[in-house]
Amino acid sequence: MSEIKAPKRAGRVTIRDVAQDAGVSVAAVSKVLRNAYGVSDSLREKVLLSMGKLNYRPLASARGLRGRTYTLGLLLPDLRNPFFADIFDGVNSALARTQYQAMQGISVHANELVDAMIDRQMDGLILIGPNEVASRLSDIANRVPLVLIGHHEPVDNLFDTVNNDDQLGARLVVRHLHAQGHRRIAMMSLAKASTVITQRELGYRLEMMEQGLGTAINIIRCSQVLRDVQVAVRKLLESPHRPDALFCWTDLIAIEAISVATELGLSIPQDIAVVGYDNTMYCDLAQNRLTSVDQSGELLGLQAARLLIERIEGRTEAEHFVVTPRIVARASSRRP
Amino acid sequence: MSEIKAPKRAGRVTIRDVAQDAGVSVAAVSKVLRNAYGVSDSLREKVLLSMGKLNYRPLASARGLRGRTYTLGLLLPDLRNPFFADIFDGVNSALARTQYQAMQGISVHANELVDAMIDRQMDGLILIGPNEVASRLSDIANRVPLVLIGHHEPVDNLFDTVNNDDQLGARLVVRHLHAQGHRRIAMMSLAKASTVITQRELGYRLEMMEQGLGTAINIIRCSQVLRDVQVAVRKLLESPHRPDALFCWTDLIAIEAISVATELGLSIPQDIAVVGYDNTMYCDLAQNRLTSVDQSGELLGLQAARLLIERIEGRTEAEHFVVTPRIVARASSRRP
DNA sequence: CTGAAAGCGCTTACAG
DNA sequence: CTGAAAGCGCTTACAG
Repeated sequence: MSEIKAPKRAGRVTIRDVAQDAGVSVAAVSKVLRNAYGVSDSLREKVLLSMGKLNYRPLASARGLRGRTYTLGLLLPDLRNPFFADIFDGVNSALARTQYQAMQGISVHANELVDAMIDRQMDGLILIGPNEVASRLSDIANRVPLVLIGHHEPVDNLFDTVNNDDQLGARLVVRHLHAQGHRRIAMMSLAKASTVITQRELGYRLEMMEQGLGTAINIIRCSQVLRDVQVAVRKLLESPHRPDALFCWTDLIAIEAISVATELGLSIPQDIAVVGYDNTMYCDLAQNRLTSVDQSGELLGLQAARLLIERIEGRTEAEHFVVTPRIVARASSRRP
Repeated sequence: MSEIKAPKRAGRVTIRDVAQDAGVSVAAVSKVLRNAYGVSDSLREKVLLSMGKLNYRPLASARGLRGRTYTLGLLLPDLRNPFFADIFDGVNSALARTQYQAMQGISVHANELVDAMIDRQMDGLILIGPNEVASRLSDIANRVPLVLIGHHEPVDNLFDTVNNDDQLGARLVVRHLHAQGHRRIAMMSLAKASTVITQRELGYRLEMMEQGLGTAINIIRCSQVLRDVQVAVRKLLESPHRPDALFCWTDLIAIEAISVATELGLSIPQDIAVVGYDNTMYCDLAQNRLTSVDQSGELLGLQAARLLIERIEGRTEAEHFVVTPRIVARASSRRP
């Protein structure tokens, strides 16, 4: 009676079935599948016909055992940051008409996840903001083709990188705030160091100096945990010499800063201007109207996927793609 | 010179290496790996020792060719809805000390993604809000163990479901708004029908009737596209007989509704109360203070993963897990 | 309890 | 251009 749980892959059409139906060898079918050289048009046509007729789909794990799985792994540091959805979209566009499929790994521990993805024969990996695995990057790159989004330290030709110019992005923020009349510009940064954070802090510092605001430099480093952010922002906004503008390293933090400021009865931007980074969908909402730096997440994802496929298909010299960021001004920072 | 791109899996430790090191057969190692019966303690110990020494990791695709890949597939309808991050967390907790790993598929087309996951030998699938594949659910379940989150129509024993009681959730919202003195309660629903939406609309209708508000029933159906939502909400709020409360089927829509209302110069909740669903992290922010229905996304994810593993390991009768939702009241709906 | 052999569905040299 | 055979790293009956 329990015919429900079919035996594994019961009736799955294999390359053998296709070969038989088309009256050719298994090897011929494999060649057509891979668009390999040395197949006549007539053979190819026969095979494609049979594939369509039988609704054949290659089994990725079987392919992977000798060749590729046509699967790319994507690793995010944080699922709750809406910026990463933009990157996904870009990866998807790049893969749309290819045989490749991206899979996002889900885990608390990035290191374990990288291993799990290698165990699962991913043809290549895209790591986004690879803080936790930073010390292992060379090891990983030696095991699997690798592209990093949000990492500014290339190592020989081991991997490609895709970035926006984080130093410039931070400079743009300071310039913008300065132009709006703000002087005591503080920065909410991330406690966990990374090359991206380093660049943003550097851009902030350098531009503050160049604008003659060197003495106002004030960087608060904080985790991403909601409560930590609230405590840190509250402490800053209640301090005797409160800043008149706050540059947050990512929109999510900026939105929380708006929340804390609102609770303290401060008005934005009169009492405190707020600027974020990433220009996510939440910036446009009327309750935020958040000025932010657009780093084109979709473009970053698109390029990363393209570079990764190139690497999988044989490129060995590294490429480093950089997007120029631009500031998108909204009410949260405009002079009243 | 190009020693960089190592030959595929160069030097990967295989089950054969472990067998040789331990002085046992390949089959014995396999048995230890799978915790299969019929292995003496001493043999197991030897094998485990060698595995550790050689840092052996089984290759999922090779395992999958005969048995399981120990990989579960997760499909989301929408990456931008923060509710799904809660579900992820739950899935992860459930998998923490198992051999299983979850992978989230990324694609615009759910149907293609399901096939891609089956091609990649996922041991089972968790589909969340499976609107686009609703008509294929039986087909899919016949090919792979299946658990659905957010689907209210079981089919025989084909798959398990994990839900909150959506009808009750909607009733709680109406009751709450009624208790706060609101009468003209409208509902922002989703244009694309689903069993979840049907239940929420039903709960809204039934409770409106029971509260004597039958004549005020007003359901606006709308896509999830930002612009469509804005247009629909604006039209509603500018209509002559404006509602005094708005029940939105998910927080994301509610937050956009707050944005539109704010732009129109309306104050919340004096002019219009707003209530969402899912109780996501954005509800707590001071600029939203959004009342919402908590359906315990993390618990849903946890249960779904557990049920899926049970099914993979042989259970054939369906199980249907239901969480009781609760309302979390905040300023967006409280009587001033 | 333990192991030799076949086989999962592909790809990869290698002959013809 | 085409195909027979070996093999990827495991698991699965099947003997012993």
